[in-house]
Amino acid sequence: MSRSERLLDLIQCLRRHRRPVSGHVLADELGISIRTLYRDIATLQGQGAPIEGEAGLGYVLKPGFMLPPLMFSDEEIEAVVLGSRWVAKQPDIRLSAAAVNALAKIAAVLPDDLREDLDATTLLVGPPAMAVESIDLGLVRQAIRNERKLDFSYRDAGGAGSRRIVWPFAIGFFDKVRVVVAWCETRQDFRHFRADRIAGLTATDIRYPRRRQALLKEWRATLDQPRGS
Amino acid sequence: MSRSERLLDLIQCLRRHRRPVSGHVLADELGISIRTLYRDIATLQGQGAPIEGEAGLGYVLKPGFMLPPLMFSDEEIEAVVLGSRWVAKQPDIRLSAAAVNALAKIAAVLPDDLREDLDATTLLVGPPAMAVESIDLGLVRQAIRNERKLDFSYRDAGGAGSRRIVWPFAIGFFDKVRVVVAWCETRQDFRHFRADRIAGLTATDIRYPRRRQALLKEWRATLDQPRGS
DNA sequence: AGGCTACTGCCAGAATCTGACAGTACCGCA
DNA sequence: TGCGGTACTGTCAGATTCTGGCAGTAGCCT
Repeated sequence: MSRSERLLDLIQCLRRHRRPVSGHVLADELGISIRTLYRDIATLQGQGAPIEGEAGLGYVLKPGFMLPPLMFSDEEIEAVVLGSRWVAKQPDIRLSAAAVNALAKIAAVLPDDLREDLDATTLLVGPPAMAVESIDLGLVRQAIRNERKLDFSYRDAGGAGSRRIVWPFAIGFFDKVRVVVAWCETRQDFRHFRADRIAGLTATDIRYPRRRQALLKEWRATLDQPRGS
Repeated sequence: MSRSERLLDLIQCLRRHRRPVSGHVLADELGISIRTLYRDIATLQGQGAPIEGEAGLGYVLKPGFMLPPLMFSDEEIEAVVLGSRWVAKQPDIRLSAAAVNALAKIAAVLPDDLREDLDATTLLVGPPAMAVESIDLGLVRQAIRNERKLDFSYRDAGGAGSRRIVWPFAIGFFDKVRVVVAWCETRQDFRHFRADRIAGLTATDIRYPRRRQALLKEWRATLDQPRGS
């Protein structure tokens, strides 16, 4: 196995162990000496991989996605850039910032002539939806990623308010409004919550007892016609 | 210089020369022997780079974007995936397909556990805009990329039709409609053309005499308020 | 036919990588 | 305070890989 292959393997090993893992174990799994492992770790860190080592504990890979070298065609990069620009216009501040950062990272690793092409990709997105949401959708996305319950008060179409505890598993982005899709503990059913009608949002630490993929699949089955992605 | 760095340099060299270039020239630029160059070319091809060599001509890099290894955070990958899904719902068939392909390429190089996360990224996009455009926006995007004139007939807001020859340099994506932004040769001014009012589109081979970046910059300066990305 | 080029196999020297050992520093725990 | 586990660095000889030169085959173009 060549060295570059082994470096990718090392990343996968680190990802498998979510807890800190000692260098000795990693070296064993890869079939290399501890000394070589230290060198490989240093190489990966030099390439920007977020690996952290602490004496007495071991190594952890901070969450993130490592993309190996990748080829995109002209149209594919146009599509990715246009999509990221659309996301950058969304009212969700954190997500918007992430889209800008992703574009910057792509631009940063491109050679100069291609960076110019990317900046000049002349597919533009219209003005933002101008929705006024008092809540931070970033909290909702985090709860979805970690499969945690949410607690908030909701004002329905008729204006009546109610307290809800829900298991969120998706967010729908529509032209004018964003909708949180969740299993509602209060109503014991799938419910859609318009983000602009949610108030007093609290992200709890309580994990809900289902996988979000399973909830998503079940919810899709209840729809008359397919939607979403 | 390490071998992996040199491989990236080789790609950049190939990109600089748009015309076929002989292996001897490339080896000179990189300061390596012709024999090593052949080995490097073989390595890159093995990693999927679209390099074509023809005896008697030289090497050419088929158009495409090469991204070196890249790290994205959770939120950044969510942003890219959401953006690509939005593009995938656009009526522009070729662009939509490119977005799907880009997602597939990203998924293909991800380890299994992360691919699952990506598929399960539960940020959904609403139903497509359902615009009915008789023309192929792919032709317009190609004309923009290559800075070629377009020839079509346009029906304005009042219903009056006219034949136009324009220099297209941008497309605006709005909620309900797409707009081609161009310098209109017929009117000698910047004009916006709603895609659904364009008919009889012909992509010409005639290059227009300005850079599209310059046109874009000039057009932006004529706007009262900033827009686009 | 002749020139140019891509491509392969081979081999010896150069460069790099690897494993082992020794040593330092930090953390948590008793 | 001492002790074990761990991260990290320096050094060095042997293993591995890389590199350049050479010879040879084959395809494209004029």
